[in-house]
Amino acid sequence: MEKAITKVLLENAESVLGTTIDEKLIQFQKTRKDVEGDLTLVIFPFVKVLRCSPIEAGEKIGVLLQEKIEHIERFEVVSGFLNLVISSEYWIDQLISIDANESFGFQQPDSKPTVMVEYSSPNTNKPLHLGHLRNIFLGYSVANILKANGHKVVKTQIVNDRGIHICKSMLAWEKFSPVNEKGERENPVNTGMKGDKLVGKYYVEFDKQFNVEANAIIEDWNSNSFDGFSQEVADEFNRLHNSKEGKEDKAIAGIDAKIKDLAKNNTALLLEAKEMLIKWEARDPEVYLLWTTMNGWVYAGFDVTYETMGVDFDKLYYESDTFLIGKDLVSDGLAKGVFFKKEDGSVWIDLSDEGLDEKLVLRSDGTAVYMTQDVGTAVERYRDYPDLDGIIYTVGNEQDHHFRVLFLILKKLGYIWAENCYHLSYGMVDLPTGKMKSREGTVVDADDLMADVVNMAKAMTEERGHLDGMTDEEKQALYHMIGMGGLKYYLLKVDPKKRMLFNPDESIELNGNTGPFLQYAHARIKSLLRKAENVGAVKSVQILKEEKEILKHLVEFPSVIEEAGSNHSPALIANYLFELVRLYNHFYQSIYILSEENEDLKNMRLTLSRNVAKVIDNAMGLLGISVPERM
RNA sequence: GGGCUCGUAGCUCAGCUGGAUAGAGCACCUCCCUUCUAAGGAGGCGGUCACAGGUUCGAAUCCUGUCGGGCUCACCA
Repeated sequence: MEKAITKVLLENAESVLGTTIDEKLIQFQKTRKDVEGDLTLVIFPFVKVLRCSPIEAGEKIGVLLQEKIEHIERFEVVSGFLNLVISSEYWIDQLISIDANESFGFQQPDSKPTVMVEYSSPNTNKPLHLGHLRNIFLGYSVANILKANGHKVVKTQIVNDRGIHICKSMLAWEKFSPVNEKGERENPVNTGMKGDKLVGKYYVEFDKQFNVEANAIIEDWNSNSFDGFSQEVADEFNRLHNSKEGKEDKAIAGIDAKIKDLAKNNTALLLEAKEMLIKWEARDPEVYLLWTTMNGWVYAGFDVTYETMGVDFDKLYYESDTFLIGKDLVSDGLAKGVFFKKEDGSVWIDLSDEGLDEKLVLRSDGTAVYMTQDVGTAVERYRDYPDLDGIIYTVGNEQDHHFRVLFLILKKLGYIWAENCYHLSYGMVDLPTGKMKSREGTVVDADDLMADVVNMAKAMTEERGHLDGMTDEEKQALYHMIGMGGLKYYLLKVDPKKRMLFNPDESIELNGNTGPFLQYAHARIKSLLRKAENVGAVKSVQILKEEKEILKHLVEFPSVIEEAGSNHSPALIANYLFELVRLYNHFYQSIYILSEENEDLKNMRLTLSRNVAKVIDNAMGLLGISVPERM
C-alpha cells in the first residue's frame, strides 16, 4: 500500500501540488489509535516546497489517492497528517494470504549466505551461571532469526579449555580431593555430582587455600620473617609496607591489596600451578591425562545444561587447538611486517594509526595470549567454511575493546572478510543485590536457576488445576516449557546491548510482559479452535477497526524478523509479540466468537485467531521458546 | 586521565533513521468469571524523557557541553 501511494504521489505531485516531490520526503507512520484511519501520510515534510498550507495539501493528496487507489475508502486531514482508511476487502485479502502461508514471516531456507554464530564459549573450570544464560539464549535466538531470514547458520562456540585457571582446578583436585576406600579420588561417578560442578568445586577450593597461604605469608612478612623469599620480594614488601605511613584508610586498603597480590604471586600453590601449565604445554603425559579426564567431566556436565536449555551447536572449537594456529599466524604476520618484535622477544602490533595503542600478540617467552588464539580461531573457521559470509561473536560488552582490536588485526593480516565479523555485544546482568561476583558467592548457578524456575511453574500451574487428562510426563514437559519460557523471555525482551537487572522473583512471574502470558494466549486460542470444530473459508466481510489493528500487526511480522536479523535483536520480536497479544486480548475479551450468528464473520474471526496463534508459535520459536497446546 | 556506553513513571523496560496529547508491565486503588481457559480484560493513580544550550515548522530522538552510573585502556582470560 505504501509503495502504491508513493508511486501515485511521485507521478502526480506536479499537477496536484504544483511541484515535484523528493521520494525521501514521503513518510508514513501508524495512525494514532484515537483517530480514524489505518495509515498516515505525514504532510509536514512537504511544507517548504508547497505553495499552500499543510491542510490544503493534505486535502488535495487525499482526493488524489482516493481516486487513484482502489482500497482507499476515505481520508481525514488532521493538522499536518493525512489519515487514510483502507477497505475491509484489502485486509481480508491480507488475512487470506497469511493464512495460506504456514511458515509466514520466514524466507526461503538457505537462500542467503552462511553465517557463523558463536555463543556460550565457557571456561572449563567452573559451571555456567546467569551471565551465560543471557549469552546463550541471545546467541541461539539470533541464529534462529538469521535462519528465518534465509541464511544458512553454523552455531559454534570456542571452548576455553587451557590456561592457568584450568591448572588451578586440576592441582586442587590432586592435592585436596579425599581418597575413598577403593583408593579413588572424587569423580562424578562416586560422588554423583555433575562434572562441571565437581571441577568448579576444586577451582573454589584452590582459591580458598591460595588465600590461606597468602595470608600466612603476609603474617610472616609483617613479623619480618622472609625465609624462602628472595631479597627482591622482601624489598618490595618493605617498600609497600612503609608507604602506608601517614596515608588515609582508602589508600592503605589499596596498598594492602598490592601486598596481597605480591604474597599470592609467591605462594607455593601458584608456583605449582604454573609448573603444571608448563608441563601441559610440553604435553607431559600425566598432566595431559588429568586434563583430558577433568575436561571430559566438565563437557558431560555442560551437555546436561545445554539439553535443559534446549540449545545446541553444530561445530566446536577448542582454544587448545587454535592457540597453535594463532602462533603460526603471528610468525607469518611478523615476516610480512604486520607485527614487530621488541627487544625482550615479545611480539606486538601497532594500532596507533587507528587511534588505538600497541597491542601484545605474543609474550616474551613465546606463549600465546587471548588475542593470539582468537586470531587463530577466526582464520581456522574460514578454512573450515570457505563460503562463510560472516561471524557473529556473542560476547559481553566488557570485551568491546578486545573485538575492535581483533577485527583490526585480522584486517591488517589481509583477511578481507574481517569486515564481516560482528561483535554481538550485550550488557551485564545485575542482581538486585548488585554485581555478580564469584569470590563473594553472589553468582547465580544456571542449573539451579533453571530448576527453580521449573518448580515455580509447577507450583503455579498445579494451583490453577487445568490439567485434567494429562499424563505425568505431559505435565512435567509443560512445567518445563512454562518455566524455561519465562526465563528465556525475561532475558531476551530487553535490548541486548543494555545492562539489565535480573530479579529472580519477577523472572518467574506469569503476569504482564512475560513468556507464560504469551504461551497462555496461544493455548487459549488453540482451545477456541478445538471447540470451533471446523472453520469455513474466509469471505469478504466488514471488519472492525480493532480487527484491522490486529491484522495490521500480523502483516508487519516479516519485516520485524528482518529488522531483528539486521539489528541482532530478539528483543524486537519479543516486544512485537507482546503488542500483538495485547491487541488481540483487548478486543476478543469482550467478543465471543463462537456465539457469533453471522457465519462469515465467525469464519473471519476464527481464521484471524488461528493466524495470531500461528505467529505466536513462529515468533516464540525464534526466541527458542516452545508454546503448549494447552496449559 | 583517554575511549566506548547508559540515564524515560516508585520499580523493570519500550519508544530513538526527528512528527499528533511520551507508552507498556509490575506495584497501589475501582470494577468484570451463568457465554471460546480470570496466568485474562476495563478504568484510575503516577513524567521537568538527568541537566543546560544549539539545530528547525517540529526534539525523548540529532549536535555540543555539564553531572551521574557502568565497561575498558594487562606479558589475565
